[in-house]
Amino acid sequence: MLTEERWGAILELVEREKAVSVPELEKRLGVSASTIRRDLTQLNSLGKLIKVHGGATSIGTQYVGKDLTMDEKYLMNSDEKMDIARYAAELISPGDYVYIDAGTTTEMLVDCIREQNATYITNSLTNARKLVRKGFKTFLTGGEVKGTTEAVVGAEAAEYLRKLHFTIGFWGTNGVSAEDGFTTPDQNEAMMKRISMGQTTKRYILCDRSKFSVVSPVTFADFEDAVVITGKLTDKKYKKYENIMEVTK
Amino acid sequence: MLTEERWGAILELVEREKAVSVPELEKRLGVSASTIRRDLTQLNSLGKLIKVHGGATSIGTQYVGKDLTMDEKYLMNSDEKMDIARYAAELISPGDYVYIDAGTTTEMLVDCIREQNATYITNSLTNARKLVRKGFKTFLTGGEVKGTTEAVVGAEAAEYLRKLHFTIGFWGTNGVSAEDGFTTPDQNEAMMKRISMGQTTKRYILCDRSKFSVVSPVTFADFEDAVVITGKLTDKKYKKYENIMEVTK
DNA sequence: CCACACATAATCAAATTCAATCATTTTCAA
DNA sequence: TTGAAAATGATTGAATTTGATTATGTGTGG
Repeated sequence: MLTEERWGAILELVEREKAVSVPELEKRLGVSASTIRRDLTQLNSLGKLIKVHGGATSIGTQYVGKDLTMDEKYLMNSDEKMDIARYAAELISPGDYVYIDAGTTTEMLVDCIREQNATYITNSLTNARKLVRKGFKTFLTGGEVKGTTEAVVGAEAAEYLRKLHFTIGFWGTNGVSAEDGFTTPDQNEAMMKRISMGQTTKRYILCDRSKFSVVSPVTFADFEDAVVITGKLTDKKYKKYENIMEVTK
Repeated sequence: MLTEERWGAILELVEREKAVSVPELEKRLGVSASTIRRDLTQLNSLGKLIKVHGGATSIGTQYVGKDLTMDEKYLMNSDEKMDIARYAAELISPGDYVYIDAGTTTEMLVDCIREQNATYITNSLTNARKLVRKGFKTFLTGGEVKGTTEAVVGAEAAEYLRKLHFTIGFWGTNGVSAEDGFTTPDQNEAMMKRISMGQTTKRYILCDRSKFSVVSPVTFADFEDAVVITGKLTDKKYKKYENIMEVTK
């Protein structure tokens, strides 16, 4: 496993769980504690996470100490994902019926949303909480809650979705490729994405550059089915497509 | 569990309950009193909460009074609620289909649940999160999320419930009276409670002594419709009823 | 006033975590 | 292929955290 890859995995876990211990990372990534510690030290000095005794916590999750406003967080993490999220949030108009997928990128999107006069529907517990705390009209799909991502998936959720229609929607993805479309590792999540996209008029996929030319096991949509919002494109191959929006801050 | 995580949990509890005792934190977080005391001392000096004899209070409540006496704390009923929750958790058997209502008492119940071989259904985002983090099979009702309680209510949620049947269920209440039954202030929440109780075989209402002889605007069930689990009964009037279980620790 | 239960801070031993170090393996370029 | 640089995993002693214990302090109810 490449170091970069491992760092990505660590950050993903820290973002999702808000806090992870060294032994946990050790088991999930299959490397020694020494390596994990070194990774955490480096990621900490890069400002990507906060190293604490026993493990690490995510930047946003300052349990103690002053809580950071969104802008401060933005400054700390002048991250590609955050630029994408900010841009996407502006696409929401008054009166919209907005579907928001589960995932870390869409979570950032939720943080950036300011449109009060829209209705929000999501299958993510985290996103629903954030939305309702911001005072937005929020709906959650019903069904089985999946442990790892804290999102609702499965037959009931699918049935619930089929009754709704959205004017605009935002999804995350694990891989994007012109040939295989948008892909994700989990069958159930793929189903949720596929159905919700089917019910939506304006479809946007949020993804950072690292997802390009990656193919995960399950395809949930074809490449032409949505507009891709991403940071600076590094792969020339994708320059020619019209449904890619490059956010340049 | 990381120290930071524990601090987060403590602060969340203190914020919500306004006052928590050391033994309660001990039980809910599964660490020793020594550790809790150390945590409180540190959080106190960080200015995140006020340490008082017996536990801690939230910052906001500080000006109201000097230290809370144990009586005052008992009035807040956290300890009693905890005892009730622990007792109720033992009622769940393998294979049960368990409905869990939204609310602070049922939240404590969730903290106490140990039965892995059951399926849990709730309309509370908080409870769903907790359940799924404990590794239990968890379902959430779909529908509109209400801001104040972070629970799902409304027509969709009701429709979702109607399709299900539960072997056992637990509800909170704002008032209990032999004449007016179980009552709550909110119309929508009452509807959720009423419907879910209709789909459940064994019905339990969790409530501390302060709820007796209180009547809120909306009745969601008659007094005979459920077994009441409570702490020590102070009101002699209720001694004669057979559907009241007194948990004496 | 006293006795009782409980809460507290201090102390200690055990367990866990840490940074530093070193040998081994891998990577990359000459 | 060879050698230098980087990454990894194991080891070690120091530091931190934790839970139990104990002596002391605080509040309650007779």
